[in-house]
Amino acid sequence: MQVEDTAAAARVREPAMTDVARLAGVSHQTVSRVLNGHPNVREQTRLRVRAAIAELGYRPNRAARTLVTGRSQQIGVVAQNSTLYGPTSMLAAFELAAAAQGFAVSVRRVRVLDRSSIAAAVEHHRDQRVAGIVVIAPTASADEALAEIPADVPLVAVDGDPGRGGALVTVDQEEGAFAATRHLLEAGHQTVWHISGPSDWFDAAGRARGWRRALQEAGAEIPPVSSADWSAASGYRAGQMLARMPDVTAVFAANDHLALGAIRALAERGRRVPRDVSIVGFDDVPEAEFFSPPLTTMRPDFDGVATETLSLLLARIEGESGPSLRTLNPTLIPRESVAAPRD
Amino acid sequence: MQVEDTAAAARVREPAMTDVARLAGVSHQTVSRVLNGHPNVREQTRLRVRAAIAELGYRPNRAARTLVTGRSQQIGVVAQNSTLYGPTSMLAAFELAAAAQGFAVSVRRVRVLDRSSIAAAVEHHRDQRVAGIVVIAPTASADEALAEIPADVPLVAVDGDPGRGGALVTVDQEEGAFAATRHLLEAGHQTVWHISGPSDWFDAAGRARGWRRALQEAGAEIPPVSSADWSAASGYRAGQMLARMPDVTAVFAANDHLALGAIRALAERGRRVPRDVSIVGFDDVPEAEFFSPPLTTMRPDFDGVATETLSLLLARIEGESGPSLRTLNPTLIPRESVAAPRD
DNA sequence: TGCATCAGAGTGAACGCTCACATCTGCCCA
DNA sequence: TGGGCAGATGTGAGCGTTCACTCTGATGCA
Repeated sequence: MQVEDTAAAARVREPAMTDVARLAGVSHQTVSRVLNGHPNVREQTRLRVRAAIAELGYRPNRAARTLVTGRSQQIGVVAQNSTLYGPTSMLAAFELAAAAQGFAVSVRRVRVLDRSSIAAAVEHHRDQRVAGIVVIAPTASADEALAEIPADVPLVAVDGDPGRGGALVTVDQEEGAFAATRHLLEAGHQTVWHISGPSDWFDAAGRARGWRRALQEAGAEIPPVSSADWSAASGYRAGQMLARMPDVTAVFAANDHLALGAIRALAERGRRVPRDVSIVGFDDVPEAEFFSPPLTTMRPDFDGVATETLSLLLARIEGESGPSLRTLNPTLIPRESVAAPRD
Repeated sequence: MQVEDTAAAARVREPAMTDVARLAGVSHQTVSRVLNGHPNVREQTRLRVRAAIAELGYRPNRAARTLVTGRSQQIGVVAQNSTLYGPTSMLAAFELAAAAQGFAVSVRRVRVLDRSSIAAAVEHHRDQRVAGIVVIAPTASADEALAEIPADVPLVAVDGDPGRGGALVTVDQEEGAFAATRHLLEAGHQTVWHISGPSDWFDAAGRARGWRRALQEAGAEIPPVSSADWSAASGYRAGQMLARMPDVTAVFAANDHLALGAIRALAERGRRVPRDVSIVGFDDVPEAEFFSPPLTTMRPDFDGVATETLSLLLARIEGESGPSLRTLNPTLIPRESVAAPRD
């Protein structure tokens, strides 16, 4: 009891740098030097300080550090409140990469990617004096918000408008879609239908562009696009339309979940994949391999996006500026959902 | 050019509270009072201060606030580096709920949920002087790490060991599994097989327990458990085994992706769902409705978990302590993957 | 021998806020 | 008329760092 009281009394204030200094018989500045790996400290002194730190269980106060330096070791991320596979994977990879570089990641989710929500989230991060900001900004409205942010804030956009200035990292949607469509054409299909993602997403727009270009280059007919959101449910609805048209033999879906919904709708009308209709998705969700049939799809390199984003952000924190675009090519993962057309 | 130079020079130092005070003709303390909604400020003064804040584009420095109060308005989250649907959904919901209460969320991902990784992540958050910590701790090893954290740190575990003391919010895995298994028994099946999640996860253990209890209460035979991780791939492997056993007519999979893999394996051996084998999953991933066939599953209330977690954490930040357990029941979502057995 | 140089260490002032307390009004009621 | 009281505001210290200096003694070299 007695002991506990003493301990409690001693813990009223957490040990600070001066406490460590006193115990080690040095000045607070020397403790600071040890902590920050400054070279001009004698080995013996360094050890004494470390021992004092350990003995007191001292932990540096980051708030004080942030106050005086004006920069925290935090990166702010703005993302949409969704469980979509792409953004989620990217976010997880980014958090891991940032932690490895000693940065904490503070995430701010927004319900909708409109101008004011994004702006508010960015403002919040700036209030926190984050070292840099990453915005996962796949829509035009999000991009608008970015345009208004002062250029002196280190900021990297992910999945934004490749045409915009500033720093951007993105999967090469167009190339991926081009490859997917080519893959279907090369299997012998006359043309390829497309189930698109929401039209205000750059990802969706890029994929539609790549699809169209592949058809044009092959001189194939360009069928009308089925527009959808990213969900399996909307893929299902698109699939119901496609299933009614006997001349549809190949479909490129803008993501795997759309493809799943479409496969389901086709199956319900007795059109089997790949015997009657071939289909290619995008994302390579871990389950795609176990769809019925296993889905041919494009695999983006989310780890690569995360790594590039971080390195670009760190460069901007160091003061680099100007436009800077990095794109990563997805890989085709061939499975069983593509076959030659019957005729 | 001249103008820009002046602007740049003025922006060398961001405006602080004293600048606002000077412009408004009040003391810095009055500005502080306005900012914190203190009642004893004349309306006229309040307006003058607000005007000055707007004019200068002043933003409060959170680091300074944290330094003096010793607490930041941040909540630290420790989570595993995965894109598993459950934890991801929960995390997204939590971030939104926390933002609504004015808390920022800092996420620290760990590669593996072992004792030292969790401990390091928690330490990191404590360095940042977070107001509270949430650990998504679905395994026994994570739980061990929690036991070592000083009790004065406001901390809530999610998906941890319901038997442990401390604050915990979790889906009632056992009840959910019980309901899923009952559902299959009531359809007329003699017994129900189980594809389990990884055995060191509490979620998996709880689901296995509920399954077993349902069989026991019904006096049904208890078949051996197929153990798996959470992936569709391992569900597929388990399904390959089950497909070889003609007396298997009903399966409860510990999550939807396991179910997907199992369905695939069964289909490859010509056993159709639900005609030959009925199957129930867990999680209700958005795609489950579009599996072939649409999957009957248990839907946990992730929003509810997030809300409960936040409210429990806020209470602990306010000083409450002692054990506190909140469980939420999942809901059965009947679809087409369950039918009566043929015989 | 004298002086520049440098490693190693210390000193004190910021950083921008909140807290505890002090001060100044004006008003009510004895 | 004056004492008390509450509302409105101001004052100064302190939170725990880092930064820009200063100081000290040893070393090198002309």
